[in-house]
Amino acid sequence: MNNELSPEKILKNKGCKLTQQRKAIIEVLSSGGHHTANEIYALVSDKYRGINFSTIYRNLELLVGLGIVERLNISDNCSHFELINGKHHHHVICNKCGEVREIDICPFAAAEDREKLKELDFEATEHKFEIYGICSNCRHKE
Amino acid sequence: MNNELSPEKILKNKGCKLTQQRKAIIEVLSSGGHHTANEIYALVSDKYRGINFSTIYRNLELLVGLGIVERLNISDNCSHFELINGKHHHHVICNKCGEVREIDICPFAAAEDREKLKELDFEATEHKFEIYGICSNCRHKE
DNA sequence: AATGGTATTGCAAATAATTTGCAAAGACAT
DNA sequence: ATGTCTTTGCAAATTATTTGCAATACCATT
Repeated sequence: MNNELSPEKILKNKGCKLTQQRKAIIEVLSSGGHHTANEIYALVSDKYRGINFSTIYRNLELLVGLGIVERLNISDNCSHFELINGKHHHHVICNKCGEVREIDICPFAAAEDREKLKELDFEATEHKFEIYGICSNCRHKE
Repeated sequence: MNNELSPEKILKNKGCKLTQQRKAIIEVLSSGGHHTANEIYALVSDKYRGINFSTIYRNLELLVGLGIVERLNISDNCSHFELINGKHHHHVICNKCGEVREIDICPFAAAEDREKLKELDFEATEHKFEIYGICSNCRHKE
C-alpha cells in the first residue's frame, strides 16, 4: 500500500509537481476530519491567498486517484474528502445535525464476506460502511 | 417496520394522495434495481407521458422520507434510488464499468458493532455498506 | 355523481456543485 | 539561468437538484 509514503512523496513518484496549492490542500487535510470542497476552499484560502475553486477540485480529484484522499458520499448534495492516513475507519452520521464521526469498527474483516465475494468473482479494493441515526446530542435536546 | 405495508398503503396512511405519477414511479422502482433520477424520469415517462423532472425529485424525496425508498450515494455525481422491499442488502460497485450489484451480506449484525455504538450513545436507524473494486467482467477483458 | 378543500403537478427559472478550455505562470531537471 | 511540461486562475459551461406559483387532480363528503 501507499501507507508508508507521504502524500508529497507519492506525488513526486508519479511525476506530479509539488505546488504551493497542493501543499496547502494536503496540509489542511492533514489536520484530520472530513471536509467538503467548499470547506477546503475556505481553509486553504487562509494559507494560500487567491487559490481558485477549480484548483481545489482538480487536486482533490488527483489525490483521490492516487489513493491519498478518500471521497465520502455521505450526504446527498456534495462530496466530503479526507486524508487516508494509517488508521482505517468508517463513519457514523447524524440524520439530524449532520455531524459525522469516525468509528474504528471495520466489518469487512468478517470471513463470511470474503467468501460471498469470491462467489461473485469480484476483486474488492476498497469498501465503505456508514451508520446513520440520531446522535447523543440531538437525542437529548428537546 | 413498514415492511408489511405496501408503498401505496403507507402513502395513504400519511395522508398523501395516490397520484398517477406516484403510482408510475413506484411501479418503475418495483421492478427492482437502483436508478438515478434521470433513469427514473425516462422509465416513468413511458408510463406517464409528460411527467416533469421536479415531480420525480419531489416524490423521490417524499418516498425516501417515508422509508419506502432508499437513497444510495454510490457515485460522486448523483444519487441512486431503490425500493426498500423485504430483503435487506448492500452493494458491490465496479470502479471500472460502474455496475452495481447486490449482496446479501450484512455486517451490521456483528455484536461488536452495537457495543461500540453504545459507547458513542448513538441511536442507529440505518446503515450502508458498499464494496468497491473490479468486477469479474472487467477483470477478464483485456 | 357533483362539489370543494387541499395536496400535488407542470412550468420556468434559480441554485449549487462540479467541470472545462485556454492563456499565463510556476516547478524543477538540466 | 533556462526550457519544458505541468499546473493554475479565470470565466464560462455543465449537470444535478430545488423552488415559487398558478393550474390541476385527488378523494372525502354530500
